[in-house]
Amino acid sequence: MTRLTEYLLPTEKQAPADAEAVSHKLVVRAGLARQVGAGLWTWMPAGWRVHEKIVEIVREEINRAGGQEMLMPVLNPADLWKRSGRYGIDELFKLSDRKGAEMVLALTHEEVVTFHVAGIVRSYRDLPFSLYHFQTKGRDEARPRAGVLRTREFIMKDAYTFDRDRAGLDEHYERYREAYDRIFDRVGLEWYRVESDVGMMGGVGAHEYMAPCEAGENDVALAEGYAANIEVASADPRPVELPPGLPAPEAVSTPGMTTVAQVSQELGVPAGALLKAYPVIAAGRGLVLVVVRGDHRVNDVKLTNALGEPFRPAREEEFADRVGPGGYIGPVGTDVPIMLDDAVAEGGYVTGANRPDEHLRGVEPGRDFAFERADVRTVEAGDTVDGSPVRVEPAIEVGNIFKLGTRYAEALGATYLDQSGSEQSIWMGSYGIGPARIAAAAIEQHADEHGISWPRAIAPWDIHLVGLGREGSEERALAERLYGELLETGLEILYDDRDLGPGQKFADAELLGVPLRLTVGRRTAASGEVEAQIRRGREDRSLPLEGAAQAALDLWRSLA
RNA sequence: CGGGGCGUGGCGCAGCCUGGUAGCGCGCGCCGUUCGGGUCGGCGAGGUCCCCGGUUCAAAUCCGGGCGCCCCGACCA
Repeated sequence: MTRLTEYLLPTEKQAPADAEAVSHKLVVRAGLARQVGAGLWTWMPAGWRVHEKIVEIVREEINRAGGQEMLMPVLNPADLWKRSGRYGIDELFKLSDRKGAEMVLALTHEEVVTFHVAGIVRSYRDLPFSLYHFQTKGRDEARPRAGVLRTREFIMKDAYTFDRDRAGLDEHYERYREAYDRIFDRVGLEWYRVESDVGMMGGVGAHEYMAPCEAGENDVALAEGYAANIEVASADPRPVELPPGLPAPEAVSTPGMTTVAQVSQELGVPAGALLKAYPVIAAGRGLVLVVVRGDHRVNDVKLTNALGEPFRPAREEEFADRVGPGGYIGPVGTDVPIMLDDAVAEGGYVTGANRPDEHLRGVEPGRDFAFERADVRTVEAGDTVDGSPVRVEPAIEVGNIFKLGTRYAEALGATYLDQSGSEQSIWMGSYGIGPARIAAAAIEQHADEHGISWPRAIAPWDIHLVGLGREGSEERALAERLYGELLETGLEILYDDRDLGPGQKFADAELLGVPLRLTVGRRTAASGEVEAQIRRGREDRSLPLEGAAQAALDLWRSLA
């Protein structure tokens, strides 16, 4: 029951000057949230309603999947994080208590939940189960941005599954996958489930849920039946036309030409007919020459995964004596191990000659240099997957599911005795969702020039009733009556009973984005018709005043 | 962390270069007007000019230091 005369809805005509993203501007303008500091936001009453609508949908689906809701503290002893190996993370807020004991603010709750499970589970009979909570996370982001999209403190639903073995984890993971699919359908987002990087932390499988939109921080590669984070995406390259082969590599003079563009222009061949060499220092094996097509880019995440260890770009003094100076590096005649990208087809290429001011042409992989193959390039628009073209779109990560394996269980001693009495590590999965990001993504995906257009399921109210005319007027009396009838339907009604002009009320209503707006004014009194505006598309309908509440309920039910 | 920008009533901005009474639009209060698309008119309230220090007769303005915020990039277990 909400009357705008008694409600704090601080709408603004103008967006904050420094806001860039649509959701950032609208979340402020519509009175949903206000900034406290960099990456620190207060949810105002209307915004919190949205947040809690999302939370409730998530809760229902996670409960349905068998998750058991609980609550763990944000403030953690640093020791748990030292044991898990995550104490060194830069994003981790570190602090100490009055006794000087080291504490941290939890980034997520693997440490705490595993700590508990380690202390409780004894036998295979105690498994499996899954736990979750909605709790604040602290992350000292290097760069908070775009309103509530990337903040230093936010609420996350994080769930954890505990199983006896890999097969149990797979089963649990599948159940959560289904729950997540339902959640993102229900909240009314356009979304993709994409393959994602499992990172260096020894995960055994992961997906991210991505909501495509302008303000997205991630890129996803999409093709018919294919969706992956660009970090791990894999596709067939566009073919490149190579010049005729040569019996042996042939040196060409290329003074001062250190870029792919310069060399390809000078020699009259496409950039893809060059091979680009990228010297890196891998943590274990040292200098490696990564070689990709001249028109392709090395993907750091894929390269890390291919190497199976971290790497950094090599410095000039670390490679120049073995493969020549930057701009003229090539794979021919060097003892540095070569990692050749899968996209490099057979044929003769132009490469650096490992000497200043000279390139080689007619270089054939295999004939002229030995190599190890790997898929290490970044997928780009125009590549294909099973013949269908790839497009690359920005997207917000709104959720992720991750097969952790036994990493945390091992670090924190979460084990059980199996039927034969031998000790085993518990297999874990973790599953996150950020309700604030769902709200931001919904704004981004559905806003128009008038403001927000909420999906019905997560709108702060179901119906926005605008009562025109002065307080005490005949039309206001009609509006009051309709307000009462609408409340009877069980819908959540925002009633604009303020003493303002019609323009201001309509503008606020469209800014706030409640899916259905009803207007009662003089016309209503005269014609016996209530105007209904469907926010999405701003389509006007007319409902008979008699039975308007029921008709509005029916109309509301038909909305997206 | 690298680069760029900004800090002046609640919001959006001008003033700063060239030191001298702090200004505009919106919003806000009161009166009148208007009442189906941010009506119009009048009157009015509201500002430690981010902070500290320095220069000067005088600092929003010049100088030094600090803090905060935004954007691009890097990072994002």
